[in-house]
Amino acid sequence: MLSTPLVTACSYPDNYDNSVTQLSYTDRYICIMKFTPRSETTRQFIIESVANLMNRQGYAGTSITDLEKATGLTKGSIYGNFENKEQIAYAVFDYNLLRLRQAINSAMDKCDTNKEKILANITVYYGSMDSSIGGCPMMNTAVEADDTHDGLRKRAADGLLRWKQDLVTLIEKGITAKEFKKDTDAQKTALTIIALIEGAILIGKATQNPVFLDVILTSAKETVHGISLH
Amino acid sequence: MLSTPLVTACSYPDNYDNSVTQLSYTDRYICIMKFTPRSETTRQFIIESVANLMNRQGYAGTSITDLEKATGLTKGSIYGNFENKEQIAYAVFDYNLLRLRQAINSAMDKCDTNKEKILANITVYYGSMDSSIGGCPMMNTAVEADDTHDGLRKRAADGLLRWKQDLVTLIEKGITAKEFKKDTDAQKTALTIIALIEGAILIGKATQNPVFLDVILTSAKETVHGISLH
DNA sequence: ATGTCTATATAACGATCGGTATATAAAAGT
DNA sequence: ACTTTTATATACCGATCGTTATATAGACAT
Repeated sequence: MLSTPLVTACSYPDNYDNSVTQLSYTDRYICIMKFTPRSETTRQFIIESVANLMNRQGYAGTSITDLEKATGLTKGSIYGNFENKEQIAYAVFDYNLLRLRQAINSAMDKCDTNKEKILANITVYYGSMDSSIGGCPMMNTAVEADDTHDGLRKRAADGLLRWKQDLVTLIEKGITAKEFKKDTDAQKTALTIIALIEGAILIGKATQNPVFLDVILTSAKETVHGISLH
Repeated sequence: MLSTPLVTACSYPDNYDNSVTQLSYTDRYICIMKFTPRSETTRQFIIESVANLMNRQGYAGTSITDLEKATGLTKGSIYGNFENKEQIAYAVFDYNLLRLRQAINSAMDKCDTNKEKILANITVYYGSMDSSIGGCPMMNTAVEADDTHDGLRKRAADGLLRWKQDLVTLIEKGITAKEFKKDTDAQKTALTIIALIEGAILIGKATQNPVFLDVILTSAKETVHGISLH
């Protein structure tokens, strides 16, 4: 799903040509086409070490020197595990999105009804402001990349669309289960909830006032109550 | 209100020391404390030339070389009119925010009731996606700066709070004018509208789907209808 | 024990960054 | 006509950018 290596634990890929051993260690790497990470463990360590930093500072705003400080590793090691900075950005976004989705999913796991599950999507964000995570990775990435880096923009868009679809499915199930009004516009409701959550984070973080975050999240919860039958 | 020069059309400020004419042209500038722009016309030309570019690429993501290309001027000229890049960022944000507020105000001027004025705040954003402006300057600046540059963060926050207060005032006037229900929570409604608009722009731009923008803006309009008496 | 493999650290690369000192040309003042 | 003022362009600065070539040290295999 995310940041899976091309080859699991070997530095040389399957198509590695053993006939070029007369060349130097580095030159032999030139012969192979695709980049392969040296150590999957280190790779994952790097991602986890810089995930919050990159979410806060942005991808362009975080230098390789910043990554050295955050990991305690050197450029040589970092570039031995990532083809380039762009691939680090991709891996970090995927990791941050996965973490967020896991937080939402584990909150939903404690819920019985579809309504409760949707409300869990909202309540997860209470108190999310003062953490060191640095806001929603989808918003941060979309704003940074929507006019400058289509690859990152697409990843952020996919995250939002997937989130929207998850909510749509919950709403449709809730309609069938007689939790929600049967004339509910599932798409519109899902988009409204996401927009309110993202807007809440934006205003809360910009003003550094958690009350604004809470008020808007409450408004999002009322949107759910608004489509409910009881 | 924004980016007003210290001295209008003169390169030397009032406290310029004429007794140091034995020094070189540049050295004499070292003697004076505050930076003074050479030409207010050029300064404004630079701001207007790079406003959209910086809103799209971000302040850190736009280099002085980019500014040279956008203006047709050279570094020497740019740095003769701005103390440093940070001051360009401030001036550009102020300009972009002013433009946005002017668009909203001129849309509201055509309205009679408070309700119509609030709805004008929303309808202004229809079709705002495909323009070259590059999204809401408050969102862009807040996301870029909230964890990295407190000066820019504060400016974005001030813009949001001012917008919120404008909406609160309209809602309170509308309550007095019997347009809105008298138990309306003005703060909450204002924050909800702003959050929906910002969320709409975010989702619309990230997915590059204007339908999502429209759907969420419609939801924002329904929020206004929800507090209305007729 | 010895040579190979692996994953790191070291040290450098050219390019570009924000910023500055000076040169130049037009305008203004005398 | 000539000097001063003004606002630009030119040319360069040290620092940092992303990236790479190579050195090194530990693990592993023979």
